[in-house]
Amino acid sequence: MEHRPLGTQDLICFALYSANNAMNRLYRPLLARLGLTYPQYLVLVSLWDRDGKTVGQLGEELGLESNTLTPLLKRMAEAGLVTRARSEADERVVTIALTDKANALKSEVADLVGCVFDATGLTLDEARRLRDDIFALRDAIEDRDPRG
Amino acid sequence: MEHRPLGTQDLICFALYSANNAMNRLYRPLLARLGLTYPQYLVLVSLWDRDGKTVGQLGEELGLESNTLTPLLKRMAEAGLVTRARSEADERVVTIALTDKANALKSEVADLVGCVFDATGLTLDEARRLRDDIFALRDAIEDRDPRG
DNA sequence: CATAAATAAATCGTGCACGATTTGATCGCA
DNA sequence: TGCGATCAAATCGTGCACGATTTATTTATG
Repeated sequence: MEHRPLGTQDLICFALYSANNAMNRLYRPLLARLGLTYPQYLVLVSLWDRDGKTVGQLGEELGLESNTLTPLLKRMAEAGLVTRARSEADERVVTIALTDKANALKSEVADLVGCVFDATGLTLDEARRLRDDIFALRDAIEDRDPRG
Repeated sequence: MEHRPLGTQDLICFALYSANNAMNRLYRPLLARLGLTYPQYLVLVSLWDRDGKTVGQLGEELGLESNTLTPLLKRMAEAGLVTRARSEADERVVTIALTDKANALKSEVADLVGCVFDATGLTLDEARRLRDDIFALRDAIEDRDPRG
């Protein structure tokens, strides 16, 4: 078993890292024109699917915790994109809802998704397969603690 | 052509984003025991392959610029992992070299790579293919400016 | 009912990434 | 030789991610 010294180009983690950075560089200027950052865009996509999620539910879906989401959502609220309200039933819970301003962005953002898909140069089937392989990788390494 | 409202789970960019976050969560505690962050680990891997790269060369390989690398390398220098020296031939250029302390980490880090590979649950061939598909995606979207 | 445990969100500090700009050295060209 | 263009790195401000902790509310248990 050969053990050639590994370089960055050999690592699947570096592939993810650099592809994710490249994706951000692609999205950033397009989203900036709409006054959005990439994680804020993900929050909108999530809430367009179903509005009125709690901070915890958003975190569950996006893989983030309140230490990231709370300040992010505060910025979005300040920008007039969402409202933040304590639940009446359970005062610990904060519910996030879209504003009209956020809903008005929906079509522009839909354009953007197609635009990014075109940039990948993949067929629809190829993109689906790669997406699902990457999700499977994520699920495999999640909640692992190898020799923690 | 159906246009079902898209959710986060449909987006290849979200697959990358969440898989990259998961990978970081896997690496973070393991690297923290060595006093490293993930980008710092990438710098070490790059320099173990060939020592004495300039800031620009590191940036070329890792897809980062001096605004990210300079403070990162300063922290690594403060931690005694690298040295930073202005080139004599060209005073604009800063050369980064590994210290003995950094070289001493090599074997521990090699263990870590195998450990992370195990966590993926992939065969070697599967991992190689996925890695190269992700690199290909990165290369496709890099330096694109769709309707910039 | 009291109070300890559990839970949801918020707070705090650190280290990236990156756009924009600045600093300082080198190059090109009249 | 002079001097503007170019180039490498550094600086600055913003917004994530995240570990660790705190605050406030609800639930569970004696």
